[in-house]
Amino acid sequence: MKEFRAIRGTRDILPEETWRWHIVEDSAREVFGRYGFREIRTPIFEASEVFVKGTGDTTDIVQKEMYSFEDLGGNQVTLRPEGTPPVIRAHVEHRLGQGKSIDRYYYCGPMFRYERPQKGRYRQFHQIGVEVLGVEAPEVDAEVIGMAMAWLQALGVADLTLRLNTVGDEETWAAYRTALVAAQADRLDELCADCQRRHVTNPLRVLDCKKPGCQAVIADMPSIHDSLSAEAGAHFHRVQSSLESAGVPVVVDPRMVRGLDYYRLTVFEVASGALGAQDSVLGGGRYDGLVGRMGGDDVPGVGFASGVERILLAMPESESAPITDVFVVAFDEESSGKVHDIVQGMRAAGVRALTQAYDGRSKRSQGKAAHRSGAPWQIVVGPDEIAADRYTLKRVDDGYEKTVEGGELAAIAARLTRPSNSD
RNA sequence: GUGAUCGUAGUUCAAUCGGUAGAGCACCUGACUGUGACUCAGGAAGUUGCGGGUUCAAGUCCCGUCGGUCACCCCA
Repeated sequence: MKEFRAIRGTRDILPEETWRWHIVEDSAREVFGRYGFREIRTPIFEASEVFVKGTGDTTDIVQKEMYSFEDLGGNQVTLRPEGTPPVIRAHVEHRLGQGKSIDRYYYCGPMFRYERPQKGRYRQFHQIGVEVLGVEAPEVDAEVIGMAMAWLQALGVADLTLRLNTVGDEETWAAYRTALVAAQADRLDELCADCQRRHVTNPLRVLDCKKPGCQAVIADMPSIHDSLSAEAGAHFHRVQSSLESAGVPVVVDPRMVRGLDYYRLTVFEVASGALGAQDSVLGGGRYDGLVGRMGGDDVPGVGFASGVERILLAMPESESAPITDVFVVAFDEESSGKVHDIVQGMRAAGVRALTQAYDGRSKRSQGKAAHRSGAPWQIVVGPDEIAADRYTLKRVDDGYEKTVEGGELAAIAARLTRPSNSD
């Protein structure tokens, strides 16, 4: 019979690794909670239009990476490729931003993009992201960036670099585009085929090309910082000074351009040196105008998204917690009935207890399982114990033993395994 | 979508020039220990990713396909 497999670009997150996911998620809840963010959960699929309008119909994501299909009712729907448009859709749909309200959301869950898988890139991947809606002040950009860094550092993500740039506002963009197109036009023949295409579709993206030939040309291109409008320049400087006073180290990268069309003013990215070519663990920016384009009041917004798989790749190895606190071994098959009573009694008392005394498994097999479980306590139950109704809890670490009456076994086990009192 | 590379037991790998598919670890049973670890004996585990082709004979050579990995592209 043919074996089933998880389809390309998707993976099973197995029990031996889910605990690391919990660390990342719990940490996000704790850190983001300190900043007043509350969780929002949106459906994992939406009307395709949400992304066409939200993410932008010129982006690679919308043009060639979406999992879109027609459902049985004839609706065009898409598995979400990113989190921001659905959050804004929900915010607008439920009229959550009234008057001058400031709304802080975080989300957490799977995203889908049809790309060729490689290290740190999957077709179903997981993001944890935040959005702040309703604040124009550059200090909130710095606040969100600072929070991201604090979180990643708390997780121990290795070798972090925060890169910051501004893509300006509408006025900046018009001026810069003109300057850039003019400068590129002179040396178009020196650019690669992709960049010649970008020259027409999105001249800003040429700056991101890593090909040596293009790099030489890019080095001579005007910087966006020369075209910055007064407002955009002031915003960028206030973000920088705010980050500086918060003690967050920043690398300003005048060439950094993000791939999503909706970004305005601040853009940023956090990379880890522990990763491969896909080294970005988190990215985001400001998207003033997007909420208005999606049918809401024209409130400003800023946020980021992080890739959980990439964070996990860049986090230090650590030992998993034991799967149980007390492992109970049946000395012989006749004792296994009592073993099950004991295990169930301890569970009822709130103790994590486990046995493998099933199907006549040998002591050897049970003992190995006990060892593998990492249980700090073990009990061996045989005819002697059952006859005397006295059982011995043995601490694996140092061999300490405590023998108790059957009637109080569960209660004593509960006390011994509580982290606060050791005896 | 493009390129490189790799697919043999649960896993890590071996198999000469094309000539009977093997080992360590893990797993299971038994012996020895009132558990485990150590030692000894045994066991289970494979249509060599899949489909064609060449050959007396293919894990090995050829073609195709699927999948993994890495990179381009793009992004988290």
